[in-house]
Amino acid sequence: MKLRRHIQCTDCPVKCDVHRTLTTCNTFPDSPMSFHASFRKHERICRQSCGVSHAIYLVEGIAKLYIEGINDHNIILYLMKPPAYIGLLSFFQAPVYSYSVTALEDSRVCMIELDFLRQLYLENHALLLSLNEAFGKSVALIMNKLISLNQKNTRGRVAESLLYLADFYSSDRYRMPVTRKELGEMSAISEETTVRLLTEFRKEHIIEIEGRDVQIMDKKLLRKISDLG
Amino acid sequence: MKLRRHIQCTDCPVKCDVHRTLTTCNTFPDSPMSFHASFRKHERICRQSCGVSHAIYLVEGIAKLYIEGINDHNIILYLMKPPAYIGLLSFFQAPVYSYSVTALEDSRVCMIELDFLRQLYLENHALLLSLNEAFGKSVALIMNKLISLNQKNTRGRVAESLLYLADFYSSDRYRMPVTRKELGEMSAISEETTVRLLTEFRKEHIIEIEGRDVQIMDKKLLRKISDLG
DNA sequence: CGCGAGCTTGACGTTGTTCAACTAGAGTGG
DNA sequence: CCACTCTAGTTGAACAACGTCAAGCTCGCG
Repeated sequence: MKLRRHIQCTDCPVKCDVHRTLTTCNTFPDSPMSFHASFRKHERICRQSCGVSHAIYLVEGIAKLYIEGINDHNIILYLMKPPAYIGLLSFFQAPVYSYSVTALEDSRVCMIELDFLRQLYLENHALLLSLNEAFGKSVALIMNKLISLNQKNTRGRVAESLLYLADFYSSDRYRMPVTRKELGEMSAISEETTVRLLTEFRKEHIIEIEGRDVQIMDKKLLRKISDLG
Repeated sequence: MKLRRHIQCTDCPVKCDVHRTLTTCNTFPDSPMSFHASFRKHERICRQSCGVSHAIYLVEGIAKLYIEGINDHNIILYLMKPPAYIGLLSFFQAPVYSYSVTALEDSRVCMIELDFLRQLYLENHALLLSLNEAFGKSVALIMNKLISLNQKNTRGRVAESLLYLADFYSSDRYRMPVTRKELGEMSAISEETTVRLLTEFRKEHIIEIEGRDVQIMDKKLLRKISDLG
C-alpha cells in the first residue's frame, strides 16, 4: 500500500457523494479530511474483524468483497468497480468490518476521516439519504446471494456467476478478473466442481472459454440454467 | 387480519422511535398517521414481492421473517418480538418486500404511513439515525446467517438455531415457537435431518426435548458444536 | 371416532467435497 | 539460458453428507 497525502477532490477522477455535498454546500474544510491509497493486486484493502477507521471509497481498479471463513473457505459476496463504497456496510453499525476487501487489480481508494463524514451527514440530509440508498442496494445484493446459494444447485450458481460477470462488464465477452478458485468462492463451491462445470458448459456450447477469456454463446439457456438451478 | 383505526400512541404498549420523536418535538399530527392491525397465528403480515405501503412495527406477538423459495422451500432469517421494525429492510431501498413475515403467535402491529415517516425523518436526524442503526443490526444478522448456512454442517447449524432460541427467550429452557419444519428452515435443512439431529443431541444428553419444550443441558458443548460445526 | 398435522425413523440415491495425480505456463535465480 | 519452483488449471476415484421417499406414530380437534 502506498499513500498519497496531499490530494484534492479536484484531482480525483471520481466525483463522489461527499464531493458533491461539499460543492453544493461550499463547505470545503481547511485541513484535508481524506487521502488516497494505492493497492497492488492481491493486497487487502480492509480486513474482516479489524476496526473501521475510515470510510473507504473505491476510485480506481477492481476489488472483491468477501467473508473469510474457516480453512481458506471464503465466500465472495460481490465485486466492486469505481465508484463504490467499500466501508459501507460496516459504516452505520459495526465498529469492526464484517467482511474483507482485496484488490483484484491494482487499485486506488479514497480514505475519508470517519468523524468528518459523520459531521457532514449530520449537517446534510441528502448525503445521509444517498449513503442509505447505496447501503440498501448492498443489502439487496446480499439477500439475493443468500437465496441463490441455498436454493440453487451448483450448476445454477456457476451460471449465475458467469451472468453476473457479463453484467459487471456489460458484455457477453470478457476476461474474468478471478481465478477458478475465486469463481468458486462467488458461488460457494469447490474449485474442482467449478472447473468441471465450466468444462460441461463448454462442451454443451453454452460458453466458450480459454484461460480466463469467456464468451457467452447461449445466454438464454445460461439464464434458464441459472433461474431453474 | 383485524384493523383498529382509532388508536393513539398513548394507548400503545410500545414506546417506539416515532413516538419518542413526536414527543420530544411535540409535533403530534392532527390527523392519525397510523393504525393498528391484529394478525392470527399463521397469518402473513407482509409478503415477498408485494409493494411496501406502510412502515410496520411489531407491537405484540412473535413473527418469523423469511425468504420464500421454490417448492415451499423457505429460509427463515430471524424471529421477531416487540419492539421490532418489520418493514425495515425494504424501507430505504426497495419498493417491494424482498421477504415475507408471518405471525407465529397472535400478533399486533402498528402500520405507519410511509409518507408521514419520510417527512418526519427529513425533519429529525435522530430518528433517521436510529432507523439506520436498526437497519445495520438486521444486516449484521443476515451476514451471519449467510456465513453459517454456507460454512457449517447441519449439526452446527441446528446447534446454532437452538442457541439462538435460548438467546431469544433469554433462557436455556423454552418452548419453541416453531415446528420442526420451521426449525429446519432456520438452518436451511430438511425437516427429517432436523429431527434426526435433535434426537442425536437428546441421546448425547446435550439437550432435553419433549415436543416443543427444550432444555439445554450442556450449553458449552452446544456452543462448541455450533462454532466448530 | 376419524382425520389431519406434526413428528419420527429407515432405506436409498444424488450431489458435491476431498484427496491425489498430472499438465502447462510464468517467474526466478544460478 | 536453462533448470527449478510455484501457481493455476484439469481430471479421476472414493467417500461422506443430506435430501427424498415411504411408512408409521401420536395427539388434538372437529
